[in-house]
Amino acid sequence: MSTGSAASDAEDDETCHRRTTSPLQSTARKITCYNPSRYSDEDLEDDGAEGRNKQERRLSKAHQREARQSQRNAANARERARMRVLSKAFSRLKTSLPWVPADTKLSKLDTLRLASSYISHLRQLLQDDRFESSFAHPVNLTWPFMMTGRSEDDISSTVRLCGATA
DNA sequence: TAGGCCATCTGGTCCT
DNA sequence: AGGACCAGATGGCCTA
Repeated sequence: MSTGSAASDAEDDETCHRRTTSPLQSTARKITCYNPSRYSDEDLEDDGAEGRNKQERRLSKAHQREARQSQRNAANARERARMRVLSKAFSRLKTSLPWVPADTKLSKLDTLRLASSYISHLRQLLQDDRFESSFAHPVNLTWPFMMTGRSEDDISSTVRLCGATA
């Protein structure tokens, strides 16, 4: 799987070529492949002012396409960076969860569920005012663990999560 | 092989 | 206008 550490333009290009297989992406590649230098002298040769105007309009449109594609590439890079930040945040969240071995594979969804469950557990400890036993090992936060759905979207039943979901 | 998960691309929308 | 955010689409990888 591509880890997506595309920081440089070169890397962006490489990523693009590796993954441009869908119709949409091949369309994008077509646009990317525009090369101003492909207009030969013959192309630039014209039969007067009208021809020159045509040629300028064509070049102008090509430049606009190029600019749009350049903006799109920049936006893609920003989006990749943003998603990397998000993934790192998930990783940090995972490492802050106790009773989950560091090498445990945890999907983002599982991480959220487990974090939510852990927060509920801490809140319960505060409410019960039982700080002395706060380091007791909560059975429902072991890994693989049983998670009692308390959130709005996951209330109905006890959810069994297993390592295979990652 | 189907299904889950993920990274990436893309276009739309909102915000500054 | 440009950037951030979001959701949908797509393809690759992995596992049961």
